[in-house]
Amino acid sequence: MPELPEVETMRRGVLPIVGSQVLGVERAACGRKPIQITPRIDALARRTVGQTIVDVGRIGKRVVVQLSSSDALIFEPRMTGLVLLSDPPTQEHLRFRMRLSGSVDQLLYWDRRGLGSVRLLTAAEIATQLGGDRLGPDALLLDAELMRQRLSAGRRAIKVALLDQRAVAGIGNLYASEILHLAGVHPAKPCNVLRKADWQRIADATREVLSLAIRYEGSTLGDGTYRNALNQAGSYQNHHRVYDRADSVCGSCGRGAIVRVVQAQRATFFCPRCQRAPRKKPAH
DNA sequence: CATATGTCCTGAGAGC
DNA sequence: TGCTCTCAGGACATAT
Repeated sequence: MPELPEVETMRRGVLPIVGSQVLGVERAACGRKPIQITPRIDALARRTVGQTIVDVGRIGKRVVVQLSSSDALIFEPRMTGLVLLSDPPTQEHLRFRMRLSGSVDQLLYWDRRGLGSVRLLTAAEIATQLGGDRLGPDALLLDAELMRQRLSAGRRAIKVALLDQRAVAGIGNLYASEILHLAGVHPAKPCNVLRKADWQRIADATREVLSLAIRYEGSTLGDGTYRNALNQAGSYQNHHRVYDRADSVCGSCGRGAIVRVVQAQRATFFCPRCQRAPRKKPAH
């Protein structure tokens, strides 16, 4: 499930397309229910063919291919999307192809479940749809004070709040558990009871977990879906502290068994020894 | 207004 | 064995 580290790895992997010219775009004929591609492919072609790719950036969990026209192609992988230079895992889930001039001759979008999208947006549309009103600051650029400002007001559990892209952009279900374990904060703690020292540990853990995950090129889980731009698996899954490790011994304390719970319909993993539960109301 | 739930989609795995 | 069912969680729409 591409979160910030996976999307950042995709972004870096496709950087060689910078400087290439767009020769053509097409929907891949995969026989599946078509994914969202906007505008329609003929209009998309009119606005992209002949343009030069000037940069590849990232906004939250989206890859942003910036064109010389100041339009940008936004790839949003959601659950199972991949941005690739070659070698898609299967042909049947290939959704979109952009032919390019130069040594790297194409950019592909592949998506098994097809929940993702490819959209061409103007600079103004990016500002309104992906700007500060809609998306919080990037999780890699946060400091503790900003994080506290963005999150501390609500009563939501910290794990749930970390997934709110309007508050902080880039953290998903997997890394939220990893971050809170490193920070030593119980995932069910309401944001408004956390203290400054907690926010400092959460902010530090966020930077540490995400940058280490980028170094290992993201997490490829058991289903093998996530790959980098060259269709190679990441390896951060070998360094997971808690995610998908229920009943394993916690590597930090060496004693607690990792627990799986469900919060807001999503799995959360934590160590009850290392991450102390919030104080309960006194019983009568 | 803040928070909670439902929806999209496919394939893996469980259970019978 | 082969079927049906549940689950995985991105972002957004709708509900409370």
